Amino acid sequence: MTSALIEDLEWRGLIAQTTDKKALIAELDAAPTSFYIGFDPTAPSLHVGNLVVLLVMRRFQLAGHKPIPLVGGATGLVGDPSGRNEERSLNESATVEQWVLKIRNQLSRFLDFDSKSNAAIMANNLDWTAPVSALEFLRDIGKHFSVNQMLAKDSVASRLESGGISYTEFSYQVLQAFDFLELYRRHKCTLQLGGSDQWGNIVAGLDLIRKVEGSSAHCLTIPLMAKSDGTKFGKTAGGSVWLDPEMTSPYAFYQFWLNSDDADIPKYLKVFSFRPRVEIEELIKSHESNPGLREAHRALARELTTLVHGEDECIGAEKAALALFGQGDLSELGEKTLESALSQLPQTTISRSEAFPTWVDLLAATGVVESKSAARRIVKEGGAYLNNAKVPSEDFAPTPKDLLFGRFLLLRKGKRDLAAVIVS
RNA sequence: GGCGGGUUGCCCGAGCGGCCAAUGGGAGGGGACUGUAAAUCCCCCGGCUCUGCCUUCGAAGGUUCAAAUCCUUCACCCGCCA
Repeated sequence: MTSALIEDLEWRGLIAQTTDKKALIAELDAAPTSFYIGFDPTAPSLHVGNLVVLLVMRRFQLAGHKPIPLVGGATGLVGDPSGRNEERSLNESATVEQWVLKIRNQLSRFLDFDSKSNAAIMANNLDWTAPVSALEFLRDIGKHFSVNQMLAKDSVASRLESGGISYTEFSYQVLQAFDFLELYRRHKCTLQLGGSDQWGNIVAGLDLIRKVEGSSAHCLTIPLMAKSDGTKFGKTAGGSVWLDPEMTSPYAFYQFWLNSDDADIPKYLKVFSFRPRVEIEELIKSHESNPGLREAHRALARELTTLVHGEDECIGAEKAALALFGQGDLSELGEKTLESALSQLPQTTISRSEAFPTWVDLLAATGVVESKSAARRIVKEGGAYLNNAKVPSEDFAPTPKDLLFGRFLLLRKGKRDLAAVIVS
């Protein structure tokens, strides 16, 4: 017997490693399985990197299993050494607490919490970690851990090589193991998923469950997303691509996917899209025969923007892209169309009654560049545009004649960075 | 606790009294080519009220006409010894 789910995940390239695969498949096929993934609050929002794992969680739920998203209110206070060659700096506990709320909120939209058969359960490891005293923890949990094994974990071993590791972060794996044990006890959670860098931490939990409860549980890790050119996935010039619309606008989110490297498109479709296999293969085929059309890019951007920000926001982002990057003259766009397109962009407001600032000052005000020097550089290099016309000099300032519909200006930096000026 | 080595711009890493806002590489940005792609080539890459001024070379003091470069103290890291 094989699990269709596992087969699908394998085809999508979403399985890095599992513990006893046969047993795992048997369990998944036999009955709905409770499984968990931990998300540590290291920022006020999840980002597209987290999306990989989160969507696998969703796939498991769609296949009938019971997800337990865990927000690491406790582990977030300690810091996971995995994949880092330096000690993390600790965040204020009040800050972490706020982040927990935000992330919990974000997670909700990707999972079904109302299903009758396999509703998701939100967990926070602070709930069971906070009440335990240090002594209890050392006696009841710590006793089951061999320092020798702990030292051998990649996350620790590599840190011993590089910058060293604090006792705090060294303990991280014990906390995570404790989480798994606790979820096993509370919810019969027998499977933990995570990024492939989590293997060591997850296995620590498996060992603990075996020692304390005498039962076996499973682990499945997901490959860390890598781009074909070797750079980090999920970063743009402006930093991480966040799921929070306040931090990364739906338009920018849409653009992120639309601007994916051609070479990454097949992989992205498999990893992120919920389309059935045949459709994805279809898209990949058409992408490969005519990449310039960017049909697959658009499909991917649309699907994910809709999933993360909702249909309305997606349509807005899509329309804005179409309007602003279309061939036509800006003034040929209707006023309403232009207005809603501009509303998607970073913007700044100026007053009609005063002399207009220079293009450089305007761009800086929108936050598209970090400084006026940067804006000046853009002009000098010939990458500055006002309403799609090249800006001639650093001291150039728009005049009322440049206004579109009497109240808008469109700034562009380079090929694809747009910003809006609204005159009031 | 002792001795030695280190701490440089987003990252790595040269510089070791003036010619240093600081070599080089990477990341990033602009242009050309294309497709709001990649590769390639060219250019840029601390800030500002920009022929000049201000801030930066772990922190604080000091020597000097002049310090990232010398001295003192402090902090952190890395080795070796105890």
